[in-house]
Amino acid sequence: MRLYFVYISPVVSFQHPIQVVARLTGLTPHVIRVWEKRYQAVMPTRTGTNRRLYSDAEVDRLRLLAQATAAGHKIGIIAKLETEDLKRLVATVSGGATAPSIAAVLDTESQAGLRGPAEIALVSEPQRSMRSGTTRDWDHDGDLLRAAMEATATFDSGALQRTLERAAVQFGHNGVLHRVVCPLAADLGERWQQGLITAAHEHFASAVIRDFLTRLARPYAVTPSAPCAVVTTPSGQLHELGAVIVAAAATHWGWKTVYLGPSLPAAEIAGAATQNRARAVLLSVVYPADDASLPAELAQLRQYLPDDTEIFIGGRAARAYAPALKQVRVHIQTDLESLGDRLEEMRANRFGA
Amino acid sequence: MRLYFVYISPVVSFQHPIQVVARLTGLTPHVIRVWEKRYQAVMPTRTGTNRRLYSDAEVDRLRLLAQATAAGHKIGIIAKLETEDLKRLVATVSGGATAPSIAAVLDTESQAGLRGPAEIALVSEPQRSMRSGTTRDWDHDGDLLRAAMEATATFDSGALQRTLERAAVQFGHNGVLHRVVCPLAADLGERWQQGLITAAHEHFASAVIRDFLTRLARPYAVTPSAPCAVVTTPSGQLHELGAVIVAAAATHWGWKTVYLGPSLPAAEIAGAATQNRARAVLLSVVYPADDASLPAELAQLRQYLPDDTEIFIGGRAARAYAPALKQVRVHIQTDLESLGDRLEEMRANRFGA
DNA sequence: TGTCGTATGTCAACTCTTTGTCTCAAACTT
DNA sequence: AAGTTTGAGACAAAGAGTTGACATACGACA
Repeated sequence: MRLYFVYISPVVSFQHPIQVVARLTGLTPHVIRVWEKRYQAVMPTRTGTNRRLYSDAEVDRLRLLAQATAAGHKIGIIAKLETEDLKRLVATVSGGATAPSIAAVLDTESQAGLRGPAEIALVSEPQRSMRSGTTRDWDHDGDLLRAAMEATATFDSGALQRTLERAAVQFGHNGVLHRVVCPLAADLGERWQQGLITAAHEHFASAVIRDFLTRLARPYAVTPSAPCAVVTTPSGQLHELGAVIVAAAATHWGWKTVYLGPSLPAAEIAGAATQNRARAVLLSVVYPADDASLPAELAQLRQYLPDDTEIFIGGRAARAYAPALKQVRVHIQTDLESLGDRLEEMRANRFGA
Repeated sequence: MRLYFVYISPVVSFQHPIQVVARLTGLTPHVIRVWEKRYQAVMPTRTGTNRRLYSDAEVDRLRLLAQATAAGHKIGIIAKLETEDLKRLVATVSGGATAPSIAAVLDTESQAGLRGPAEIALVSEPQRSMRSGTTRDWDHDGDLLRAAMEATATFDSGALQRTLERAAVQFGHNGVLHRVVCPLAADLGERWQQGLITAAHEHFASAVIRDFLTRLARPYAVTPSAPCAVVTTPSGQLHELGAVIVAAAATHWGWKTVYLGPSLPAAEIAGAATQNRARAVLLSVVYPADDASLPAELAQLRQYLPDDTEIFIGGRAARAYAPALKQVRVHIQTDLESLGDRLEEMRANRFGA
């Protein structure tokens, strides 16, 4: 009998030199080497001339270690852990490492103090200050934001992308959403309204961020049983950045998301939702905040959709429509975290309205 | 006495001299030669007088190598890799910078994984070069288009992405634009107008294709001296797919492109173009075809821009505005290839108007 | 509170590889 | 005639390796 080994290893795995690993993990080559020397955190193979070569698994492991140390864990302790344990550790911690920061909101002004920074932390927070040097150049979120703004001002898409990617390795998928993308989006909107940047800048940044987010959310494998969410903006709402953020977040939360781009009429949204048997429709409204036809549009959407499909609406302008939406069952969620909580509830129980 | 074999040898696709390849890849002729000499990265054919001639495939390969080295990989190692492997390598290191598990990236079933994960490093490559040109499952563009349409109809973004990726592997970057993306976009527009698909489908597909294209075009090394093009759609033109295609193509042609998303007023476009010292502004107009304010908008744009900045306009509705644009120096280019030719002229001579 | 040991990131020095660049002369192209 | 292309060899800058020292933050203990 014959065994076909060929097809058993499905994907060619690459070996990465230390430079690549550094970029992929956000660690410096120095640190990677010293972790190996002191703690045997990884044991890369070597080329004939003694250069290190890391497998994908080792890159993953280093990334996990980087995230765990960023959350305050001691490298000397966790370096001994199995990779699986590391994953669990990061999974439990990541809530603490990322969530406690800024209650990231789509609308700027009201983002003040929904919760104190340390409240949710599972790990003691103070280390954050010392962690500064751990991951390269960027000490605070502020630096990253400034760099992103700078790149936007000069239309430097490459720089903006690199900044976002750096933020992603530093803060993780969830963290980058809350701590960088959301504030950045809010900041953009604000500066635009203040006339500090032009619409071109805002469009430009939107396109780059959108691209970054879709790429960020992509690699997640969706479980077949994952609930489905349709993400879009209602007719007349041309700004899609908020919707893209929500789509990325929803994907991160384990939903199968169908992203439809901006400005769709109710009937269209309903059609797509029905066809996908979506459990939730997520809408972002940013501007304008006084579209008289929007409430009717939403009422119509509510009517078209099956009863067990929930509608969530968020974004800077969402609250403006709150009074008009009292009647129809449309949930307003202006901050990302509480939207996450609601969605989490939904997949747990059937979200008893 | 010398015979010029150039045009005698059976030319499958166009062959490029080294200078052109340099521009297309961002590498210097020196580097291209030395990569060939030291690592046999590519083996260009020669003219009767020993000049190198590169095929499109080799240009693609060099571009991939350039991207991978830019990401930190060692040319000495990756030069041995199969082109297909290079593609995936580039996808993992530049696209999935934060992918939790790199192994999950592309599970193309057509990959005969001849080597286990550990083997690859030092062992000389098993020869699989013969697989290069063969087409597997998809014999005709039509099949791919059908698959793409199918995926669109069912809102299956994963399937649509995979279809596009496959097309990219099969036809190369340039080919996928001409043979798949453009027809697909046209088809979408047509079916939408005929009511065969809804706007939601069209939006959905646009978002996925857009994402695919930005990813496709993104990591190209741009020569510092590359001319700059600003890509967008004029006010009121909400469909950005055409613009995205043009942006991807322009990047492919070696331009530094600044993509601004859809629907920008003339002043904004002019501002961005000026700030970037753009040599060209590329606009896509699809719908509506009877916007009375558009000609004035374009005239204004022409007025704002420096004289040596050319404006090109394309897209399904472009011709509808042709009469109105007689006066202003705005060039109408409805097909991608001739736009490419024009841009090529521009960078060659200063495009004597 | 102050001091010391420990943990951990950073730096310097030196060597060896790798890789991009340069030069030059001859051949080719326009 | 002026500019490119080619091939070979030389060169230099950058990168990666190792080792050992150093600095800083934290915790423990007086």
